[in-house]
Amino acid sequence: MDDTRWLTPAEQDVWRAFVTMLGALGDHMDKQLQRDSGMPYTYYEILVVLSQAPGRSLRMSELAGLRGASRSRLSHAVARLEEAGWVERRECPTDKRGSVAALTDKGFAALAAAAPGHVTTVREALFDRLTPEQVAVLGQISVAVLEGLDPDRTLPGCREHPDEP
Amino acid sequence: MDDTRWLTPAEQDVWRAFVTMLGALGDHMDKQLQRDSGMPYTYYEILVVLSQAPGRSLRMSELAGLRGASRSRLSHAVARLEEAGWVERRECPTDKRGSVAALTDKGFAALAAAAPGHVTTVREALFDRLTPEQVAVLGQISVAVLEGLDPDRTLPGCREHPDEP
DNA sequence: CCGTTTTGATTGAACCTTCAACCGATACCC
DNA sequence: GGGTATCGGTTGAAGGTTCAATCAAAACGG
Repeated sequence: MDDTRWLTPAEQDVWRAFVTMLGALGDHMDKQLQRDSGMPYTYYEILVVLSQAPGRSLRMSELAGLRGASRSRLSHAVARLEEAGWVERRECPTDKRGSVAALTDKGFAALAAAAPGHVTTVREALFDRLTPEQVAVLGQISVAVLEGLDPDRTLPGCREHPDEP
Repeated sequence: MDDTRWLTPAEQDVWRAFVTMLGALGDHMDKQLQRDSGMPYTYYEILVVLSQAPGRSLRMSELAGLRGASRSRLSHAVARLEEAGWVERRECPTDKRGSVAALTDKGFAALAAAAPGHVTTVREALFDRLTPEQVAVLGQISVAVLEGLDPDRTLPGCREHPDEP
């Protein structure tokens, strides 16, 4: 009747700590960016991805794929980023249905201004509190879990610092 | 001028994988609960906390503290849970300003119905994909990060299975 | 004891995400 | 080539979260 494989007490403790940490870390990052740079974390990530793309621009669906976001969400987000003057929509030359989102100079500047505070927050909240071994294991864990959830997802090598190549 | 301690390439990889995993896992859990039980993950957690409280009821602010949520969020959430008939608001006997949120029998039943699917999802997405060592380290990491973000937060021992004591 | 401050909680507006419906453009296929 | 299916993207509504404002009850302070 009940063939559910319940969590052991030890697993429950880990899960609870993990979920709580997830929420707290997310809130922390989001609040910092909102406070210091006036953008939510998800929008920051969109700007990061764009800044690293060739021509600092990407098709909407590619951007959605890289960010793991729905088309709808991206459409709303880009609309808002466009209002802010950080992103521009252009026609796609090869497919008349398509849109291309391009980072503006203003957007790049906003990203460059936001990056130091963001990276500092990441470092203080996460890396400064972990041993190198823990960091390594965290990487393995993340990849393993991601593999299970979304096998097709590529994890592009990424420069957090937008001034780097 | 630039005294930001940027992330090393290895750290960037870990961070990117971690953040991506975070988002994917959150979406996955949320979708499963929404689909199978018609509630978002945050509401499920509220029901869990309530179900474990003495009398299956808690002051709003205690509930907010245990869940790491703002009072405002909790107020809105409980309003909606009340509409669903899963939670009831009562007056606080010792403080006329206060409210007490109490899990109804219907709410408890909804939680009991939702738990197996939720736990199965957690197990398949997380624990089944990790070695026992990785699970142990994940617990350490979570506690360490949480310690830095929110030192006062208590992590109550928790039974995922609402039928257990 | 009365005025002030703080606390517990709610409310409404603004914002973000999701969901479903939709539309034009492209690809398929016979 | 023309009908149909699919794709890329947008839109509007509904739901959830945040922020600031609000209010009553309680605690404080002279």
